[in-house]
Amino acid sequence: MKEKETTLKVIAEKLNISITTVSKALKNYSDVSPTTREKVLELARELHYTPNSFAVNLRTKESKTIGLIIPEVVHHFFSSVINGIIAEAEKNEYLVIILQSNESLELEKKQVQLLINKRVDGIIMSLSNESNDDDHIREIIHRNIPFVMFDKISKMIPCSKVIIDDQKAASAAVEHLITVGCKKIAHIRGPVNPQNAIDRFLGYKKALEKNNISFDKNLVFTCVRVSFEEGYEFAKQICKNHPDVDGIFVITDLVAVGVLAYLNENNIKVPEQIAVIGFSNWFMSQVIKPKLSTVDQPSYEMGVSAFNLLLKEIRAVKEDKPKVIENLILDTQLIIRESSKK
Amino acid sequence: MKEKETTLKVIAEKLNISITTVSKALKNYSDVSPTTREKVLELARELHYTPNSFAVNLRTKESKTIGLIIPEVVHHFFSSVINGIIAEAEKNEYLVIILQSNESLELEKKQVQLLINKRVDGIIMSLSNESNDDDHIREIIHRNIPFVMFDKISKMIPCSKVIIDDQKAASAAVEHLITVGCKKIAHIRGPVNPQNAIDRFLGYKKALEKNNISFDKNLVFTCVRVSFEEGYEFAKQICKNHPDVDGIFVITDLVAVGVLAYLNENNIKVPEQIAVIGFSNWFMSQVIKPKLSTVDQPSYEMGVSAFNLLLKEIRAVKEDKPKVIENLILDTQLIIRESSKK
DNA sequence: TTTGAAAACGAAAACGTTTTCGAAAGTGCC
DNA sequence: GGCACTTTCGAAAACGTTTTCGTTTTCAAA
Repeated sequence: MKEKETTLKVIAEKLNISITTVSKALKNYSDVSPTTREKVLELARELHYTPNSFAVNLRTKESKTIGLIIPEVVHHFFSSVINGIIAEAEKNEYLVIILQSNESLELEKKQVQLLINKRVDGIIMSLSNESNDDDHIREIIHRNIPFVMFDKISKMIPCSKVIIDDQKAASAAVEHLITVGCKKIAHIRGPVNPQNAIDRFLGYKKALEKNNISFDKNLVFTCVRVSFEEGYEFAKQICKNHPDVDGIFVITDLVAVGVLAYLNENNIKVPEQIAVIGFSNWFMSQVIKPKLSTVDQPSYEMGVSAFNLLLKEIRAVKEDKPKVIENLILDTQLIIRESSKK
Repeated sequence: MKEKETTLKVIAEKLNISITTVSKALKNYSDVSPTTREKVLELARELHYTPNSFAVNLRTKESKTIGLIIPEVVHHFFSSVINGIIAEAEKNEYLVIILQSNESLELEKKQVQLLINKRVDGIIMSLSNESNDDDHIREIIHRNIPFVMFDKISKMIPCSKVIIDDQKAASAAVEHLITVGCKKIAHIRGPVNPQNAIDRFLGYKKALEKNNISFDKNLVFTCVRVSFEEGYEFAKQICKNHPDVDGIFVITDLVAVGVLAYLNENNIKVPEQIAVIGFSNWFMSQVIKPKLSTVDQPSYEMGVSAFNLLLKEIRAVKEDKPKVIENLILDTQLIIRESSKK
């Protein structure tokens, strides 16, 4: 009792008209009489006709689908960005295919290839920690596929980007620590590769210089996995080896929470003995004790903007117009809570 | 200088052979001579040929893409499930389109329609709090589209499901509270609709009955948004109106963290005065003070299993075999931490 | 009735692939 | 040289849609 799929052909045959006319009627072409249009629309409704998107894709050469590659889904920041992207995409009738690079360059390459083969209309991406300026990214550009990077970007790639001013935001965070009286500030930084880890580090350094605090490279600790455990561990090292540290600027809230956990367990008073400030404004940071000071990153808006930039490019490419490269720098906000109020 | 796309036709013309032979050579058909096959493969590599997936989709009637609808992306449990699904999908060369219903029935309906029109090969779904046994779900079944539900399911829909035994797990959690000496146990439950909120409530009730503790409906508090704030608020109500409550079983960790926040702020000792147990084993629950007891839900595995069930169905449908409905019940684990050790 | 323009329709090509089936060419054997 | 295979190839249909462009029909004005 296999039901036959409703196609234009089926409708055409039932009404004894041509496929062409059926198609036109459904797409509101002007050269079909009101009478036939009505008949077509009614029968289409009755038979639950939906255009075969495979055929439409082939014919129009677009799939109304974009690809998104991010390092990690289970992450407050990234899942918020995803949220923004798919919400905005849906508004514009686009669907989103999500891939997770797991911070692996190899996987990332495979996934870019997958998306290219899939012929998505565009790609949004945040780089894995391992990758930087690589061939797979260049191929996207070379193929003239609309492409937007956000957050973890490569400065070398000529494409639209949505970022924050990491250096400035980090500087502000560290200056805040200085303002509340910190004299010796440690920095738990992100991995070596990612641009934003570099920039936050540079911001840290700049704030010290500006306030005539000498930079000590022994006070910089580099995360590899960017985890709670690393925060805990580095906090321990700091307390053991640098008892005079009175402030810590941490690459991201999750790690900062690890720092707080160690300090709490060892009865080191925050912020009295050591002030702590994180980055990203993770939901959890206002829930723990003491509430964590941090830098708010507009993650949802980042997703929205990234999609809109991509949409612009998609439209430009479609009309064979030259590609416009836009760099969007979103505002961040210093959020001062208990962990840095002296 | 628009480059021409490499198609079978282009390769065929350059080699002066037919499209058919090119296609066969690339797909390892046996009726093409080693010599021509080599020539084809080489040229294909040289021209970076990749099959046009739009055409392949149309021809083969499948897209190697599945759809996933979940209530919320920014949520530890769901993002872990997503993680499992896309990882397993990628292994099997499937891509995943993700949509977020935002707990809205209306959006959910639209999205199901979107996926059906997109002609995805299958759909995985977790229901929004508003929906239950509705037409849009039935249409998926009716159209014979491979379909798997997980976590928030509807018992009425005949399809494969991946769940945990919420009732049993909840019972175990509450019995644990009883074991450590709680005599009057409150329950902060989830919304009215979702099956798992119902089941956890039933588990709570059953544990009380089994231990001859009378059920008091005034000790049950119903979340609407399932938020941190609600936990905080209900904890306040419990302390004000039911000072003799000595244990709380909470629908999920996020809400339980809200409960702990209120109790901490008001110097109510956990677990000495009130023991608390949550659900889901959110990462954060082992980081706060006191560490939260909870029920571990194998979220990643849920994603993996859901995809594999779906794959089974996809294959069955493709071979016109009868659909097998499978119900997978994954194991949970009681995790006892500080918040319930008396 | 003829004419001309406007309205309504349809044939056909195109998108790029897969697959069936028949034809051609090659091989070995008597 | 004829026969029976096997190997290798290609024509063509099919998937379902969109769109161009030419044809037919209608109908008012002359």
